[in-house]
Amino acid sequence: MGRTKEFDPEAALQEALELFWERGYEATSMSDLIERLGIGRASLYATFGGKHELYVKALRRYIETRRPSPVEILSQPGPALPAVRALVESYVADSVTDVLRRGCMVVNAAAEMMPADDEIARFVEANWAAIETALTSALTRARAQGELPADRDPRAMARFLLVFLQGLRLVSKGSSDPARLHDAAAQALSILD
Amino acid sequence: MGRTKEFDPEAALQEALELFWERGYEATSMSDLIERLGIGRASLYATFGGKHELYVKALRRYIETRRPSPVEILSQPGPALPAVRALVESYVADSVTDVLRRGCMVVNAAAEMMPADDEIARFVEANWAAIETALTSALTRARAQGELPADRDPRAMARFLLVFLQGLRLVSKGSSDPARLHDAAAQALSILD
DNA sequence: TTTATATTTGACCGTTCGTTCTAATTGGTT
DNA sequence: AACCAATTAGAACGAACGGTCAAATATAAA
Repeated sequence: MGRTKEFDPEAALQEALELFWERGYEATSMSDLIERLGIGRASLYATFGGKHELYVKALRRYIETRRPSPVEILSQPGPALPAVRALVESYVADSVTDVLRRGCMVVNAAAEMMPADDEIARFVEANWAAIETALTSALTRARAQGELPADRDPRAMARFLLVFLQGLRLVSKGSSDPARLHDAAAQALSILD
Repeated sequence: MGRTKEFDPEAALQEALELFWERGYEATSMSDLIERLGIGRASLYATFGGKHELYVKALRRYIETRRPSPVEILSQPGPALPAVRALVESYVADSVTDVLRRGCMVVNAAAEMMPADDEIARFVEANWAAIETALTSALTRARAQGELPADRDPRAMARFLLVFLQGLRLVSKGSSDPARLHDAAAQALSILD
């Protein structure tokens, strides 16, 4: 009962996500958002709550709409190492095709808002933990399948790869030669040999 | 001729650096800075210029006062690989002792302000390029001295280490177990074997 | 001691911030 | 057709923003 919304909240949230992604949290004003989403001020507040709430929803959408997700890539059946390689290569591909150089929204959120913002901090850490866990189980599986020598430490390798991948997305905000990222990734993957 | 300053500009700039480091650019207001530095508004503007100019000066100070600098660590005479290891370990040490979890100010600046802010972007890229170059020459020296097999690619390895080190400083903003960083670093260093 | 110049203080500038409110509008339900 | 409730547009809110200014103050040079 009552008047129906004139806009699609999902599409509006996507627009908010793009703007936050590009500019970060503090540098994006509610007026910027209203202009970009093309809706009224009151509609924005009624639908998404305040600025911080909107940012959290945007960040959640960023992670949830990523397809395939890192976890999906890593849980492909069959040999595990190719999946790990595919994950690293997908990060490189994301980085070199990112012509606006927005980087990774999670990385941006982490650098800007951690540790002061508890909610964002929990969110980022949960995301990183999920990736580390998925990497650990993929590498454990690889070792069990004989793709990796028995003396390797899957958890340590997963931690290494997590750190490296976040570094990739950060450094890719610079205007550097794509070869820099390719070289770096090739070296990182050499620990799988 | 004229009245003398009542405060030490270097000490004041250090205070500004600490606040920007902790909170980032946008989230730090001039009023915050005035309160922290304990000087008057007009004194701040007269001495350092506007907010952006002050931030650039603070970031420059951050890099220049770091002792020993990455380049210094890497240009130690004698065997080169231990210097590379020492560099990585110094990043780990900085990360695990960073109880306020401010991370690296260059990383924070990169994530928050690149690529929109040209001046900061140039600054960050110059810093990263300097580290990559120093790593490349250290690894080249290592190869020439027989510390590294002849078929290794020093530049690619340097690029890898640069990315990894920036990732370390980013991930260290999370509240994760120090073991995560130690594990990651140990794996990264294993490419030197 | 006078003079010229830099610094300090604190009020003040216009703008923008995130948020709220009022009133008009709309559409599903009764 | 009447009503109710959600949505809308846009004015308005107080606070905070980055930055400037005039007057008072202090110092080194003349």
